[in-house]
Amino acid sequence: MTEHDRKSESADRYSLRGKVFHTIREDILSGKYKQHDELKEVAIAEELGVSRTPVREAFRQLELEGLLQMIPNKGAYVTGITLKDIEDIYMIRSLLEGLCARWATKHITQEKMEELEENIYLSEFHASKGHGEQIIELDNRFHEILYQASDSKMLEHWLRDFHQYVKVARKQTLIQSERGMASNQEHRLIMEAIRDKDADRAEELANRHIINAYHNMKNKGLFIAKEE
Amino acid sequence: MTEHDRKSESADRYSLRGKVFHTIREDILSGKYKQHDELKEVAIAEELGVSRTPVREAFRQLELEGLLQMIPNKGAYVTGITLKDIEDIYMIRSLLEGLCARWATKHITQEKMEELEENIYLSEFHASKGHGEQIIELDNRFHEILYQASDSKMLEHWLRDFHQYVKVARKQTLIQSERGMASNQEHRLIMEAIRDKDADRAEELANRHIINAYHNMKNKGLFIAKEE
DNA sequence: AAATGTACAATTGTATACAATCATACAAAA
DNA sequence: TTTTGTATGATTGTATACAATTGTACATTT
Repeated sequence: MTEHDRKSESADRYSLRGKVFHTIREDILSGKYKQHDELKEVAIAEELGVSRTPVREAFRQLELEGLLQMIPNKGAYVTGITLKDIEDIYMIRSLLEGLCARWATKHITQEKMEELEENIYLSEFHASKGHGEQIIELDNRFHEILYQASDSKMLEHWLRDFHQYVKVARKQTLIQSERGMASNQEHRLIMEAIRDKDADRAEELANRHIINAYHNMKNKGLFIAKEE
Repeated sequence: MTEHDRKSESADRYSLRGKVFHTIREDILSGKYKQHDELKEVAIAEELGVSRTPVREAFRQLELEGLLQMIPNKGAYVTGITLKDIEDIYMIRSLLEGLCARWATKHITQEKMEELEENIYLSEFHASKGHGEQIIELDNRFHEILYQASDSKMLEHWLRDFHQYVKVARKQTLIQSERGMASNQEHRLIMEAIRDKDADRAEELANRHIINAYHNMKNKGLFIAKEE
């Protein structure tokens, strides 16, 4: 994990509440907890070896993210995410990653531009060698650089949010080396458009990049959480 | 507040935590608490006459929304939102409200379509009479109907989020009757495009609708929170 | 005077105790 | 048999006590 990621996650992987929050979120997104499951504070607390307090705080965050629905004095129920939800997020992300690329074209710094070029160079190397973990890490990083380069706190914030939602899906698609290669090539084109200061092209390419990732996922029949 | 709004906000305006959460959020968005202000749990708790527990839970939610930055064992600092943040949100919303209108065109039910027409009818009436409060309420409702009609839980969720951020700004722009009138006319065109099943036009119009609202705000020199 | 160490105060982090609310089961009455 | 009332248990809501951490002021040492 990069230095920035740690900060952006409010350093909260290192508190009990943070651990609880991330654990439960992972469990929901990966399908361990399914739609309509009831999560009880004491059960989770005992399972993770903590008291109810950090669990409650984590619940509140998950509720705000829409992953949990809390009924007062009754219980917490998993909202889960369906295949359609993931599809919708890809569409939303497509538009916003496009906007991000457009803004990045205007605001990117020399430093970030160089990091972007280096990222693509490395990605192509690891893709050719079939290094799965590195490919995923570099892919995440590529988008992270663009988020920062957009120079928009808001866009950055929300794109990271969307990213989280599809992380599980992305992991499984990128690991397939054909998609990894194609993805790299698309990254290169986006980078070149930004380098050439062609905002329209950058937006269009980033747009298509996400749509392609979506189609790839869909074609592979990948699915994350059971439809209810 | 409509029945749906109550549910969508997890009925939490009615718990202490909910009250604390909404109170602090309002105070940040309206500028009472400014960038870099430090919020102390006990101070807020005493001020609102509650214990630290609900305050802490509210803090966690505000942190997730990006309105508060928490430094472990140290304190909670207001992130606030700047004029640029609001501008960025308008751009983001423009794209997503467009997408929403597109999807609504495909998925809207007879019932929601009728509600939309009625909304516009009422809006024009109240605009002609200069009824400020009703205009705002109906405007909120117009967008809320579209969110629901999009048939996308995800898009609905996030558009509501964005909406919250610019609510303060919107309130001040809509209250000006010229903008209220123009806004109504734009609503009517969007509604007609949806009724005609013309998704492209609906998207384009919704897009422009938000951009127009943004320009109106900008021209009036409206500003919400001091730039840091 | 500058650097360092230490004690203390302030603040958040966590655990736990108690109150309020809700659902359920079961009994009593119609 | 159905309905209604009540007691009970389970669960969340809130308050508070205590632990851990951090920052600061001040004394001590060099």
